Amino acid sequence: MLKLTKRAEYGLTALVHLTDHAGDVVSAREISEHYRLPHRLVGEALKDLCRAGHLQSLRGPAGGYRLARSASSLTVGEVIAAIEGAPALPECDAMALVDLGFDSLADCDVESRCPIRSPLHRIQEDIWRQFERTTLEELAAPDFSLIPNRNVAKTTLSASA
Amino acid sequence: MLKLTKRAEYGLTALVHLTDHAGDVVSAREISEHYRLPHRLVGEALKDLCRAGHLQSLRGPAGGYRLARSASSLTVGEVIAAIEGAPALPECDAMALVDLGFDSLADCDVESRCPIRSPLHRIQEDIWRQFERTTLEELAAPDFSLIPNRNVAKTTLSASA
DNA sequence: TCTATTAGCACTAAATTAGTGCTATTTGAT
DNA sequence: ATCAAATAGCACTAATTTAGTGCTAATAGA
Ligand code: SF4
Ligand code: SF4
Repeated sequence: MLKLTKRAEYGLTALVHLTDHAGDVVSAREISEHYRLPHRLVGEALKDLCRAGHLQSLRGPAGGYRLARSASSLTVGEVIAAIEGAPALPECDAMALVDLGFDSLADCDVESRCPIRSPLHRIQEDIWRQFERTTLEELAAPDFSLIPNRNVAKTTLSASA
Repeated sequence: MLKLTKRAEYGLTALVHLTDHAGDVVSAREISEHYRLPHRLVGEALKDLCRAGHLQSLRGPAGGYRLARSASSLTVGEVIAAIEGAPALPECDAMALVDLGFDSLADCDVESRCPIRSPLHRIQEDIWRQFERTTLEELAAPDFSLIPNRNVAKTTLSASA
């Protein structure tokens, strides 16, 4: 239903936390206890981010993670790619091929034609573009312009009341 | 992994098709055969869109669907909301609450504070905003500016070769 | 040496999604 | 009238995906 995985969610939460405490070494345990998240899953996410070079890890007691790059240069796209693997670019789907008269991908000679005549592709491109241009720094800063829109919180609140 | 459901994909495909043939009455069968999609699932999607008032349906032989509104006023957001149900606005997650010192949603007095201090929320807001401002008309029009970016098709092609 | 950490995988259980089965209703054509 | 082809609605199963944990190894401070 178009949502990120928990791994990605926890990873982003952890990174925002690390952005708030730039320079500090923080363990997966500290983060998971602070936000009351499953310890090991947070660890999995941080490990992935480490492998991708976005975090630096230190082992042993007093070990943990810290940002390997500035929060202003790290994008949400990079984070999600590191954790969920794929840049979310799925196979060419039915509409594009059929509309172009192709029977299979092999028939596609991109240079001259298509331009993504598939709603799915185009939407995922849009989303991904947004991910790639959003930095962690931006993500970490509260955005007060959000409040008046769509009444997110009000809806959530009344539903739970 | 952040993708739309097949239902939504088929619904969007069908709508783009209907946009291309504005005014015509087209049956679910025709669409599914044209794009080689599962007949019944396309039907489910179209039904949802009809219930939401975005399509008009005609029964009986020679029946089918046609747009109930102009393609330029129908947004991707409305389409996805109609098919996948939720406007994808999930519950407030850990980070926002903890950072604000709340123990539960009930403690949140939105007016004065939060502004969505949760990466997940903010990202889903971004995505949704994009959905709400993309019309079907825009979606149906090929966008040649996409080709030079990210080499979508090249990647897909070489992977399948 | 002990303990707390990260690293790496594999595995199970839960949740979600895809697709179909079945029945009813509508409506044009014969 | 009857038939055939379409939508309407919903329940159900199988497949896929995801969440979370188990287990073992390596690292390093006390
Ligand atoms: S306003 Fe912030 S703290 Fe309140 S419910 Fe929404 S996300 Fe949670
Ligand atoms: S360029 Fe278009 S037709 Fe070719 S693989 Fe990509 S989406 Fe499919």
